[in-house]
Amino acid sequence: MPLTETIKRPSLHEELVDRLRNLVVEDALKPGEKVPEKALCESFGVSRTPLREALKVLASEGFVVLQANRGARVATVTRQELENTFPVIARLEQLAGELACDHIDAAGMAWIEARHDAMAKAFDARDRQSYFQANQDIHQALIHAANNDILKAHHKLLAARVRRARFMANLSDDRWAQAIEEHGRMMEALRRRDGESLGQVMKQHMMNKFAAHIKAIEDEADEGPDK
Amino acid sequence: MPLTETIKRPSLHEELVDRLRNLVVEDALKPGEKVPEKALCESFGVSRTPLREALKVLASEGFVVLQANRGARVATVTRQELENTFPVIARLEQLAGELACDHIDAAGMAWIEARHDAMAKAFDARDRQSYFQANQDIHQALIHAANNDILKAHHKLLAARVRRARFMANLSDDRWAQAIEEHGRMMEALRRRDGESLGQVMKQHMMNKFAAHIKAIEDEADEGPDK
DNA sequence: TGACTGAATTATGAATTCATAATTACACCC
DNA sequence: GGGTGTAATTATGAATTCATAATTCAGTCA
Repeated sequence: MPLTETIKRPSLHEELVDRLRNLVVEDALKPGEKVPEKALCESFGVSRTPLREALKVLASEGFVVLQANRGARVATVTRQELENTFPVIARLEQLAGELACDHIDAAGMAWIEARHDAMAKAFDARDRQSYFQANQDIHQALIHAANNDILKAHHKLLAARVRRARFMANLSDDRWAQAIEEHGRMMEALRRRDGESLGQVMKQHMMNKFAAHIKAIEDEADEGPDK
Repeated sequence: MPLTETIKRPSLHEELVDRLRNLVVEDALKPGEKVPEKALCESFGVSRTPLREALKVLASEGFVVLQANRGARVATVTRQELENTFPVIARLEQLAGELACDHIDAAGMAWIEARHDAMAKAFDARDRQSYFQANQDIHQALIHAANNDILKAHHKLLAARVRRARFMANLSDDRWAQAIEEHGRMMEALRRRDGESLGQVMKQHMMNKFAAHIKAIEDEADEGPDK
């Protein structure tokens, strides 16, 4: 084992990949829009080379699509894509649940318990913002506890694809209560270190979330597009 | 639906990503080696810009690692990484098996049956080359039949990480026979369109393959490194 | 008036150039 | 002779430049 950690200096393009991905995930760059190369260069204060390198990476991650000689556009997440993505995420979460039970340590357990409490409080207060944060923390902590970097990396990419800011709004009270209940079952299984159960619940939890998203999208479509 | 397909002209860097990834997967560029930027530029007849763009993409895919101001090195696949990767692949294959049973069509079924026969013949003749080709065709066909592009893309990346040419040699007769037997069970399940079973078998098949790889690596290590 | 043609403008992909960090080579000191 | 410090060389990251493809817009003709 090495005596010293190798120093990490985030290179320019790496930083840009993260920043740009955030712009997409946070919905600052809307799906279908063309990525304004020039404007972003100025706004970030870099030249086109590193920015374009970053775009190539984002394209391979699926956040933008490159059109030959016509630049990059923010990828649109189609219904088909959602339907393809969720089952994959669900399986990864299932695996994460199983592994987490094998590998989680006391500190990780304490953190999850704390965030679980915070989530419950946020639910009681109907505080969506806090709820989503705590919820995300828990899922991330479980993924982290699985102690599998490959799993983590792929999960992160897929989760980012699906997590668009606007989904935050689409949470019915029914689904919210159901989600809380599922999280309760997750905690039970985790406390028992019952990986099999935790995996099952997490998988199902994700698929239910999926169904809720689809329903929200369809309701929205029924109301008619607003512009 | 569009009358004409959009013309696909693989942009320079896209082509390079594929070519370079192949060099890594085919073991032409050995793990740990630094990627010779200049030499590759000359060999491909391109300038550094597109090549470096390609390296950034390969880095995000995990095939090379970038070191700030010290260029790129071919990623070494550590034992830890193998141990992390296989369970993830196994889950993806499990999902693929389930979905394939739902979605496979007659043509896909026929192709797999044909390749399965070819694989059996290759086994009888102890023709490793043909066996591996048929085996890979079957797995790819099942992934394809699952009809899920997200699943397919992530599986492709992970499979490439693990598939290093030299693994071809490390197939004991015992494991080979076991693999054939597992493939037989896969075909049975597929013919019955029993997704649950096919998924289970495929998952187990992958984990057994994993165990065989690990064993081969350990045997190799016991014999001592040869240089 | 509307559609088509073609020149002008713009944006993109790739090559080249430039500044700087890292590596190597070498002299000097202990 | 081994080790340290410094200069020369090399390689890398990023900016700039250049050629070309795409788009826009004006002018022409039906």
